[in-house]
Amino acid sequence: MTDASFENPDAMTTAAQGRLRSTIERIERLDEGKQAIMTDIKEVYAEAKGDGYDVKTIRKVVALRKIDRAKRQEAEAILDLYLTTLGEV
Amino acid sequence: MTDASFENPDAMTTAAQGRLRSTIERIERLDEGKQAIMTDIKEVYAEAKGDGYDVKTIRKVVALRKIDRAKRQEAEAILDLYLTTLGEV
Amino acid sequence: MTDASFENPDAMTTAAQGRLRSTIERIERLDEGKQAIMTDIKEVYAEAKGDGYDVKTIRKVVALRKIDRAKRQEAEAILDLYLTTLGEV
Amino acid sequence: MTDASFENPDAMTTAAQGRLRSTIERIERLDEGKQAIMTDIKEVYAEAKGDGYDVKTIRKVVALRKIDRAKRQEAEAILDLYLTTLGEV
DNA sequence: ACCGAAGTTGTATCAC
DNA sequence: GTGATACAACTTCGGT
Repeated sequence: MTDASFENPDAMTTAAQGRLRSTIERIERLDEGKQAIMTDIKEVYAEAKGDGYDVKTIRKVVALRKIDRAKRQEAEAILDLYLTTLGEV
Repeated sequence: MTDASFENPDAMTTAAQGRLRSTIERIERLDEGKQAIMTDIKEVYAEAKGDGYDVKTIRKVVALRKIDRAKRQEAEAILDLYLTTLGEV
Repeated sequence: MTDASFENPDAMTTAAQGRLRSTIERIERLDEGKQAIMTDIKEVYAEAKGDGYDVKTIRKVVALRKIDRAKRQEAEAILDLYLTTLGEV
Repeated sequence: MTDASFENPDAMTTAAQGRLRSTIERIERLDEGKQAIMTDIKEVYAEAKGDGYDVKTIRKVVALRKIDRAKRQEAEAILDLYLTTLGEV
């Protein structure tokens, strides 16, 4: 049976169990890396605060710049759509 | 003036501006890394789904294991505290 | 007892029960309105599709314009922050 | 050409452009209304919280009642179908 | 320590 | 039915 979702744990082959375990561990390892980065970011903010910068403002600036990037990506996506549509004519 | 948060941006010294800019860029670089990992995690889930595993369940398992880890760390921290208090370390 | 969260339903005063019921009904009425609007939006898209417009593209355009509005709001929020900060000097 | 989706935007007739614009604006107006209602709902929850009710529980209640309504509608629809099929309506 | 806001994650909806 | 998108719920974080 290749469709693991229909297996109950008892019936799961050793191979399927192993794949499941390795999948979960991969996720956990990735998450660990994510947590580490989040800690780093926090530290940068804490440091900035220590230097007298206003954290709230820096967060706003970062958010604004992120919106800019998002907008640029959206704009590109629309352009792609247009080009695709025109290519279909 | 050492407290940068009270400075008018126009009046900010070139040095302070440079530090602010570099702080923001450090945050953005870190965030990029974070986003990349988040993408990776999504891909692992997508792959697991493709293999027929039930994604919702895997998410639950990962969350539960995370709580367990937190509990274990908490317990260890308390143990350390006790040992330290008792001068046993 | 004014703190309703500590009451169990049996112990809840008639008044508290009444307020809870009216709160839930207010939410449900509001939600009804929301569902109606969502239906309307869907219909507009369906109509546009019937007129030969590419729905996906329209969705993208709407999303892009929404980002613009969000950006403007963020920019205003930052400006407010600056003004507040400067006002504190 | 009646199929507006295949037109190059530059080549789109003024009429088609106008219809597109008005469609987008209708969607945006509707969405504004939706956002307003969503804000209202949030406020009701905030108020309930202020009154000491457990928000999470209220959300559950609302969700359950919504499912019930959906079920009732479903049941009614099936009943209608049967009646229609049997020529009883 | 709590509160409000922000960000993240999980679920449901929708178009294809 | 599947993938993308949007919505809702929950967690986190800075401020009070």
